[in-house]
Amino acid sequence: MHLIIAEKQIAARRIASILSPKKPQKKRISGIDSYEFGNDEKTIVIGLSGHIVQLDFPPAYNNWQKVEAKELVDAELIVTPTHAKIVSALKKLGKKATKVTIATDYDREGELIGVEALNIVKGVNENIEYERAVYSAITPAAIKEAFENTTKIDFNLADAGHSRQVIDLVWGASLTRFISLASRRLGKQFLSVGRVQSPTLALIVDREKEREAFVPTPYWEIYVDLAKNGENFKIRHKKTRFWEKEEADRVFGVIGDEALVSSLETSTKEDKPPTPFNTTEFIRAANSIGFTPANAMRIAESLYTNGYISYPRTDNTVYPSTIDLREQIEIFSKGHFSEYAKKLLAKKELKPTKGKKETTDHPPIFPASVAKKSQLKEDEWKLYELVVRRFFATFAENAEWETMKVRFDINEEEFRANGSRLVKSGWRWYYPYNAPEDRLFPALEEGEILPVNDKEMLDKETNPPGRYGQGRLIKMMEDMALGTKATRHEIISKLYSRAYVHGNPLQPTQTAYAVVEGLENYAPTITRPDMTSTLEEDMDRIAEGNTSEEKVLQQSRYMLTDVFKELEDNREKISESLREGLRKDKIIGKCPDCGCDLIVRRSRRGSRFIGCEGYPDCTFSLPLPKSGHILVTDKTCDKHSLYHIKVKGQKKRAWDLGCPYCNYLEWKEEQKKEKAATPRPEKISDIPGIGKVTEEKLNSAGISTVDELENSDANEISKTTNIPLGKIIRWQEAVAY
DNA sequence: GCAAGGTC
Repeated sequence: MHLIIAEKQIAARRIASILSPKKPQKKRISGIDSYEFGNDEKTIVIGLSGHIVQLDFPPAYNNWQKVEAKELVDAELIVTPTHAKIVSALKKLGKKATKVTIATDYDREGELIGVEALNIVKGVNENIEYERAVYSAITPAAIKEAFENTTKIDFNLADAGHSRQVIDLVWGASLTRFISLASRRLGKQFLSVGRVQSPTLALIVDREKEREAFVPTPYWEIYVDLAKNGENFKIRHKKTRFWEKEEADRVFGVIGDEALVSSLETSTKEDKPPTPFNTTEFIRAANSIGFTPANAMRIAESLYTNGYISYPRTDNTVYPSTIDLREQIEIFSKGHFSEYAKKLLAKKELKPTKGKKETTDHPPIFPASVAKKSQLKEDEWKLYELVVRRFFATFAENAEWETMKVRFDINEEEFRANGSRLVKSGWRWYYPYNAPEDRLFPALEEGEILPVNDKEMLDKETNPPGRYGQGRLIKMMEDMALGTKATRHEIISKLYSRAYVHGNPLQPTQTAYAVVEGLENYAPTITRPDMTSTLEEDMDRIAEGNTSEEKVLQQSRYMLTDVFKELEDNREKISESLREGLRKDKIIGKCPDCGCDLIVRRSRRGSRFIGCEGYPDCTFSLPLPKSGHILVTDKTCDKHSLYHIKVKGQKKRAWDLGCPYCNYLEWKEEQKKEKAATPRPEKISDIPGIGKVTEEKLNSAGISTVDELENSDANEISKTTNIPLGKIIRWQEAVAY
C-alpha cells in the first residue's frame, strides 16, 4: 500500500480526488478520514492537522516552584503527541504501507511536519521507502506534476525548523518562568516572554514612551473663504503651518477683500491597482472596514473550509502560473458579481498585478468558488466580497485622477487650493474601499478676481505619535519579520490575554513597562527583532548544509546561560521593578475619604474589592465583579477622578465598567428602586432563598415572623441554625424598609 | 500553568 501524507484534511481530500481516476473511497481510521483508491496497488491519502506532536520538557520539570527557571536551559526535551487520533491512524496505516509520500506544504515548517509524521511511521515500519511531493497550489496540473516528479525529503530544512522549535521553547519557557517567579505571578496570571511576543510588546511600550515624552508645539493655520456662483470653497495659506504667532498675525492682518487667481495648473495622476492579497494585506484591508485581525482570520478560516476562498495563510503576492486565472474569473459570469466579471473577461489580455513577495507554499488569497449572499452570514459576506473585489481589481486598469493646483494672491501673500476628481475609475470600480473623495471647487480662470468672504486663523498644537492599531502592528511585525502570517494575530491576542495591553489602538499597562524594562536591561536579546533575524540566518545555514543544528543550538544555549547569569545577579532589582509595575496597574485613584491610593485588593476569602492603602485607619471600599481580569484604563471619571475600569474574562473581550464609584452608586440606586417596587414580604417563607427546611430551622431558633428576622442578631441566628452568616444578612437587608 | 508554529 502506498501512503500519502498531506498537511491538512482538505489537502488530503483534494489530492486524492485529483490522483484517483474514480471517486476515492472515504474510510475512517481511528476516527480520522482517509481516502483510498486503486485496485491492485492501493493508495491511501491522509491529512494531518499541522504539527501533530509537540516539543516539551519531561514532567519532572513541570513544577514552577521546585524547578529553577535556568534548569530548563539544558534540560532534555521530549516529543509528545498533540493529536492522538491522527498519530494512531498514522501508525495503523504505516504498518501496512510499503511506501510513504510526504505531501505537506512546501515550506520549512511543512518539511518539519512531514518529518514528524515520517518518524511516527518509521517507528512502526523501520525500513519503509519514502519520498517527497512538492507543489505550490492544489490544482490537477500541479498535483499530477508533483507526484510524477517526486523528490527527496530535505532533512536539513526540517532540522532548521526543529532548531527553531527548540530555541523558542527553551528561551520562552525559561524566561517566562523566571519573570513569573520574580514577580510572584503564578497560576493563571503568569507573565510571559517569547522571541516574537516580547519584541512586539517592546514596540508598543516604546511608542507609549515616545508619547509620554512628547512636548506639543503650538502652531497656526490660516484659511480664507471664497465663493463663485454661489459655491463656497476654502483656500489655505502656502505656509501650511505657522510656527510663530507674530508671523501668522501679520499675514492674517494683510488679508484684504479680494483674491486674484494667479496661476492654475491641471494635470492627470495615475493610480495603480493593488497587488494580490497576502494574509497581512488581507488583515489590513479587513481592519480598515472594521474587523479585528483575530476576527478577520476566524471568518477567513470558515470561508476557506467551506471552499469559498483559497487558503488564507500565505505570504505570496504573485499568482502562480499553475492557476488558470481566466477560468477563475469566468465562474463569476453568473451571480452577484457578474457585471464585474464580464467586464474583465471582455479584456484581450488578463494581466494581474504582482507584489514583491513570491513564495512556494500557497497562492495569494483569491475567491475559490461563487457564493450567494444568502449562503453566508453578514460578516462572512463582507469579507468574501472583499476578497472577490480585490481579486478582480488586480486585473483592472489604472484609475485616473484629474488634479488641479490653484494659486491665489491676496496682497502678495500666496494661498493655495488643490482639487482632484476621479475621471477614470479603473480598478476603483471593482474595489471601492477607502477611496479618497473628490475634492472639487468651481471652475476658475487665471487672472480672475474673487471677493474674500471670510478669513480664519486656527490655533493648533502638534500631536504625539498615535498608538498602534492592530492592523498597523501586524504590518510592522511583517516588515520586521516577527512571527508568521498564521501567528501574528495570535501573538497580539496573547498580549491582551496576559493583560500587557488593552484597548484598540493598543495601550500598554505598567506591568508591560516593567517586563520590557527588566528584559531590556538584563536579557536584551529576547526583546529585539534581531533574535528572529539571526535565527533566520542560522536556519538558512542549517538548511543549506553549511552548519549543523547541533552547533546552532549549542551556541544558543551558551547565550541563554549568560543571560541567566545577568538575571540571577539582578534578581532583586528585577523583582522589585516588576512588583512595582504590577502595583501601579492596580491603582484606581485617590481615596475620597483620606487621599491615599485606592488599589485592587483581595480579601482573605479570595474575593476582590477596591480598598484604601490607608487601611485600617481608612475603611473606604468599593465592590468589584467576582471574575475576570481588572484593567485600569487611562480615562478618569469627572466626578470622582478615579480611573475607569475594564473587566476582561478568560476568553471574552473586555467590557467597560466605567468609574467603579459611579458604578457602585448606580448599583445601589437600582437596589433601592427594586426594593421600592416589590412589597415587603409578609411571611418569612416569602423571602427568596427561604424554603420549607430553612423556615423550620429559623422557627426552631425562635424566628417565625419577618419582624423577628429583621430585629434579631444575625450572628446568633447563624450559630444556632448553622445557616451561613452572609445569607442571613442578605435576608435581613431584603426585609429592611 | 510555560514559546511559536502548524491547523480547526
